[in-house]
Amino acid sequence: MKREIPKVYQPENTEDKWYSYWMGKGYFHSEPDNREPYTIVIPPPNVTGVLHMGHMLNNTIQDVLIRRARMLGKNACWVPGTDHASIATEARVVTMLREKGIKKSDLSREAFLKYAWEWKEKYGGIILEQLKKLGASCDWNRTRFTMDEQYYKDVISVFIDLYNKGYIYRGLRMVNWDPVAKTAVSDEEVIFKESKSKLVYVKYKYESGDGFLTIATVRPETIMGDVAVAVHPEDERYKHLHNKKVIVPLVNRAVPVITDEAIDIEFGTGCLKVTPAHDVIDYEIGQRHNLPVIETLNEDGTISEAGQVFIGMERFAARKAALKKLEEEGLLVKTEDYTNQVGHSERTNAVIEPRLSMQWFLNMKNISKPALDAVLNGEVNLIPNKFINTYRHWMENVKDWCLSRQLWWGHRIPAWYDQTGNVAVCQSKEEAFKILKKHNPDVKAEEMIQDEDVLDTWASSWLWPISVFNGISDPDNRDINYYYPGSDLVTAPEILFFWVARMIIAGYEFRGEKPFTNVYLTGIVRDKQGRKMSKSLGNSPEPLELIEKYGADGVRVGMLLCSPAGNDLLFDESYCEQGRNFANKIWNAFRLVYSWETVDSKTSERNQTASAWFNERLAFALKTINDLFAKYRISEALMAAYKLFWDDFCNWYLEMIKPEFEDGKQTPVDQVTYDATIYYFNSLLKILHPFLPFISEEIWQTLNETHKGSSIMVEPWPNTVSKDESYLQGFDAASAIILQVRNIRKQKSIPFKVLIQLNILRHSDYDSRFNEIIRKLCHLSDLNITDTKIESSIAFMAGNIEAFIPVSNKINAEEERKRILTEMEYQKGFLQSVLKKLNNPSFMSKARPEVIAAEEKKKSDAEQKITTLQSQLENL
RNA sequence: GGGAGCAUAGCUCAGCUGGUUCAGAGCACCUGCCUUACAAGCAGGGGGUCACAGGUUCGAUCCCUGUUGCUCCCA
Repeated sequence: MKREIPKVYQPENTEDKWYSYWMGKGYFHSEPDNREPYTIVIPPPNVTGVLHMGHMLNNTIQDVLIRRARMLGKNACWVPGTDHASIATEARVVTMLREKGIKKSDLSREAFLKYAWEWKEKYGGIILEQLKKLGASCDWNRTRFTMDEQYYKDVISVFIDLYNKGYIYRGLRMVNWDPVAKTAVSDEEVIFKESKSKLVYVKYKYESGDGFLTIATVRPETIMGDVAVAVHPEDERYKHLHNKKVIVPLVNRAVPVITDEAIDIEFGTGCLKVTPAHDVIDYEIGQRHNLPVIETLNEDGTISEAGQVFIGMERFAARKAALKKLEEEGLLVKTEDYTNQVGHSERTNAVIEPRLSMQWFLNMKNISKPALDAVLNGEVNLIPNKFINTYRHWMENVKDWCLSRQLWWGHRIPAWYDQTGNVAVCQSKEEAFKILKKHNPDVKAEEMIQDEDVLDTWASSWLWPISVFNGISDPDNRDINYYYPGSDLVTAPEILFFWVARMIIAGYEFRGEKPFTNVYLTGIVRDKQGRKMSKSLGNSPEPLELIEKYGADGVRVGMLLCSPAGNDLLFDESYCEQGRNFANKIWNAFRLVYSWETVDSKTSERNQTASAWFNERLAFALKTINDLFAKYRISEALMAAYKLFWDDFCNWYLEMIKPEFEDGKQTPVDQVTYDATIYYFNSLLKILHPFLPFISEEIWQTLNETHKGSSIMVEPWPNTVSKDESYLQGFDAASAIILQVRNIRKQKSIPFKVLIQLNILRHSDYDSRFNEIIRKLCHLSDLNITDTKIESSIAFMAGNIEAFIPVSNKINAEEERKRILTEMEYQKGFLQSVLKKLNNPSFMSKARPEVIAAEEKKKSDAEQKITTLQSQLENL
């Protein structure tokens, strides 16, 4: 029995219903079988995260791809999960504990981790639950976490493997130190911000004799760590000071004046104070000149004992204090305002401190080679490919990867030390004992200590495409053999190096094969002013509220409408509104078709033509859409489907066949046309399903009651074939006529209700199968195909077809003349431009023959039209 | 400082190997319409020196050079 359909689509009545239906049916779950696999691993969101607009975009695209692959008959598997995000999570847990009055430093590692796991269990799944609201068809049975027991083991064994291969080393390095998180962060996690600083000019007195040289620095608080003053060897101003000594202020240390090519003569005074412990360049200079290193800062950014003055003072307070003291001592020459780029921690926003620290590194030189080649030779595609250059540049200049983080939450580095500092890298303490014993017979198990640090989070997520299928510890299992390598990876360009490049490296290193074939790089979601959306700016809409407001389908469409591949998208809610409106349009088309009664009568010529034409239109659009998908032009594929549904199906097809009303009652539709319409509607719903999964399911279920218990999401992707392409040209001619008639009605203020006549001059471009369609859509009393022109009528041209609308009352000759003259003007101008080419000897001799032929055709068409217009003018 | 990319309608973007698929789409805007699916709609319409200046060519939004403006990556 047909039910009452609400006038406006109500997503809240369908979304949860169908999501749980799909879950209950197990449609999202995949097991290896004989079909072709289609695998996507989700970029694991941070466990601390909540859904933001970037996730919405990213996961919508993945869901579109995976749903379509499923309909194409592939065994689609979308693996979801989260990563443990060491720094972010640890920071979150520390804050939570602080609120409870617990300090991390008062806890043992084990106790802290217990809290961290509790936190993860409680909040870590939120984002995955949110993805369900969006309609994400992930295989939830396969949900993984980067610190799952198995995954943890994989990360550790990979570390040991790389160590044994000689890729991993331990070294003193200048790292980007985050004094708040008390950990090193990678270069990629440092954000440079423009800051207003003071350039301070300070006197360094000569050790012997009167006089001083002046040094410009923005960091006077590091003066205590100075071990030399460097000048350029060619700098005439300072040649007399070579090999002399000067006195470092505040601590009165005598240090040498050295020469180094790296010094910028132009900057400041041309003298550089050398502080190897707290500046990367200075460290390098120090290495070249065998200078000592004096660390004057503690790990929390306060001045250390070695600083001698301001001990325990925070670095920025110390900067002020140093300035004051210099002034008091008469050593301050002047200060200047100065703008420079200051590094900040992405996680804590603390100003990054260059600091020397013992860290674990991965030598990237050799291991990254196959990953570079893979992208260059097209084994792995970057979409859009403009990122290849960026990728190559990075990979060719790749730097060693600092693997260790001074945190507890994460994979603890499997390295043990004895009292003398010998190290063993292996699975267990017992094993380590055996190894250490070889070097140090006196080693005592109880004095051995494990490295306190954990691994960088990327050192676990780079294994994601492999480890989610347990392909490290069980490299020949059924899942990994079937699902690996994946088809697509959808992620943001910001993590092309952090993550994508490293996954490709890991893929070749541990599987000997790429991890995925296509990398679709989405844009960054920005607000209308082009600012990146972020919580701190408060410019990001709450995704779940958007879904509530516009429906998940509406939001999905909205996200895709504004996101061509690789371009940043300037998000605006109006896109979601457009998405919602589209869903409502689909809904109302459904209401119309659903309301039809059918009758077993002969199909009218009109409906037959309409149906035959739409079949061609559908087949053609499908080709286009499939092609756009193949090129990963998802937003264009959506737009093609949008126009197919809205323009071709609703505005043309349904209007052609829509039954009339008689005595206030809708006339029935013949069964053949009705069945064809349902077939078309079903095909359209399937095309739309990847984009709008919920509404397509809701309507499909109602239109196909015989399919009870199934779902559109497991229906095959449409494969409508062309039967007679000539209907497309026929439609072009017919629709041009219809448009012209509508125009004339408008110009002459003839309301649609008023019946008019139309005469079409016989022409080979005109397809008479469309007669009845024109009659209906133009609301004609008569349609005649004539062999002669009709006098006293409104004459017009649609393409090359001439047509006439006879009018009973006198036509406004002046108005008509104007209209015709305007058209003639245009045609003459056009003809002129064509003739200019044809009369140009160089063009005639140099242009390709087919180009000349095209111009000749243009010429004769234009001449034809001008003649016609001329005769119309005479007829007036 | 080094590298990459972009500049087309009010906005977001398409425009494959130079020539009517060459100036396009969606939204926004304007004008009519509450025409028994839909005003979250229907029907029409306006709007661009294709950043600027040169060059190559019979012909340039498209190729080359320079200028300006913007973005991103690396340091």
